[in-house]
Amino acid sequence: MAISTSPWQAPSQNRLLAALPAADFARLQPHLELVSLPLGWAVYEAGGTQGYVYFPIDSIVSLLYVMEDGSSAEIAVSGNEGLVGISLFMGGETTPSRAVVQSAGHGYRLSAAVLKREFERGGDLQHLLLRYTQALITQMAQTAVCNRHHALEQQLCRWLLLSLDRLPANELVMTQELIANMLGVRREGVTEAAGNLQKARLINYSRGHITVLDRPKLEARVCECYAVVKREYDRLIPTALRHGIPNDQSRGLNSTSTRRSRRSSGSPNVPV
Amino acid sequence: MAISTSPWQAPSQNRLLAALPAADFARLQPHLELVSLPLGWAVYEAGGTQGYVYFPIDSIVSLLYVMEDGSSAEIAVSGNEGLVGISLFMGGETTPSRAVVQSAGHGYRLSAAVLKREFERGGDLQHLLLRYTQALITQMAQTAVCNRHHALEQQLCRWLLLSLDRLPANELVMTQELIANMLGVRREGVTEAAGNLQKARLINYSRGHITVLDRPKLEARVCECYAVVKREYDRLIPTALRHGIPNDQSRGLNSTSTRRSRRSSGSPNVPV
DNA sequence: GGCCGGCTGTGCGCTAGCGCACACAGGGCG
DNA sequence: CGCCCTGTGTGCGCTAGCGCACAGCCGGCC
Repeated sequence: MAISTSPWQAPSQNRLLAALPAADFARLQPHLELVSLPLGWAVYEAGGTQGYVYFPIDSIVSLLYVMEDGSSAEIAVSGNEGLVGISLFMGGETTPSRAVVQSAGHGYRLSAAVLKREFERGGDLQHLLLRYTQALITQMAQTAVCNRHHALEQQLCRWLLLSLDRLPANELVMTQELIANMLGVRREGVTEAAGNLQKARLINYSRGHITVLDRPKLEARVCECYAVVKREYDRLIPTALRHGIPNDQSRGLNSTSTRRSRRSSGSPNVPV
Repeated sequence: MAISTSPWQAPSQNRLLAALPAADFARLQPHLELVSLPLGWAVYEAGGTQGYVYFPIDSIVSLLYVMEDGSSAEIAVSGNEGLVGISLFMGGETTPSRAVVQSAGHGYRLSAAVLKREFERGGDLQHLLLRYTQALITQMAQTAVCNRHHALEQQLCRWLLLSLDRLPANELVMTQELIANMLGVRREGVTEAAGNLQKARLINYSRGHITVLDRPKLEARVCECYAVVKREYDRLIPTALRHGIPNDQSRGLNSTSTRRSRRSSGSPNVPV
């Protein structure tokens, strides 16, 4: 299970895994499987049962609800700061929402059985997962608030920043159509808002590739929701590594700008 | 209706407490204090630390986020099906949102220390609280979706139904102004939507008292969000009583409909 | 190189909900 | 009994975002 060769595929590149004490991590490690998460793949379907949880590394997974009439809205987003599949340890086994890969990449998967077993031990792993869940709750709550009160452009900024925070690069591969689905708005609305941001030289995009040019200005234009969420994640999830796995290949996770991730196209959900 | 003299001040009138196995409940019982929850009282402030969790009996508590500009939006609502203060066992200790009593009544409070101690034992109590939390998450997610896509009138229906589900009566004491705050909309908008519902003889209200006349029709008019949330609560939280504690202390403070929750004097947050 | 299909830009008219202003009404209290 | 304060009804112009229709336009593929 090649934890080596390519840098951003060490489990420590996931903040949750990285934050585990060495002993807990050691118990998990044999069960972690590196898988590729292709764009658009449904990690979970609404109401479906789930055999694995996923710890994204360089990918983003959106939790979204699809309504009866087909329209949709993103509820929250997960990336290398967390995991996908909280209902497995929360006890509900399933949820009414889907989880879809929004930005292709890789992640580690762990079987539900192992996760539950480890969760039931209590202790650090359990606490960590619950704290992550609380951060996720804050994100959902803020999404609700933002949906209610903020203008589309601000929401787009929030969405861009939340996504970028979860990626090693400052580029996003994502059509306006898809963004519109996530935000639950019209595609044309996204075109317009993104057009404004581009005119102001905050971003640059073309045919499905969005690059952030001026992050500080983007942060200046976003609504308060982004800061509230970010603060809560930073408060609740350790950023420093705790377990002793050599933090190999030093690539500062937060080496903000320049990095450019190229994602291979592996088959979904299959160990690489 | 009167479930006899005064049942709903027995701890078993809270679905979570009622669902606990006898042994778990027995450990909790000595620490449960009946308190009165007056209208408008802030159970928790955003960012504040919390000494207790609350298990509502015949009251409703709203979780809401207040924005920098003073406008607000409800994130979720808790009543006799749950508890207020999940961040205490989730590990974050606090949240960016407030909890405000939306409908006066009573509840049981439990010190944070005892709750955490019991939670750390794992087992049924932990599982129950986590399942409740997942149901709450669903509610938040659906609130986000509903805020995005549904018309005010439908949201009002959802809000009414969710509130009623948590009260023993079919009457709500609540001004349109307050409802508007919860939904994060204009007061006039609520006036109009409520006016329509009244014309259609689904509800009746006057000066802060809303009575539901035709619940089935209300359910026919609500958006899908209500059903999604309700189904999830029913799935995740037992409705049947499990522990055998008799309904102690008959203090008939309250009888179904007519009662006008005289939230007296009794200072908030003080054992009755 | 030329076609074709997926992405992006733009321009309508339309509607829900906003912000504001003000009129009314009921009921508690002096 | 009448005042006043809180809650409710209504009317207006305004704007953001919707739904639809269609015009470019880039890039891959034959």
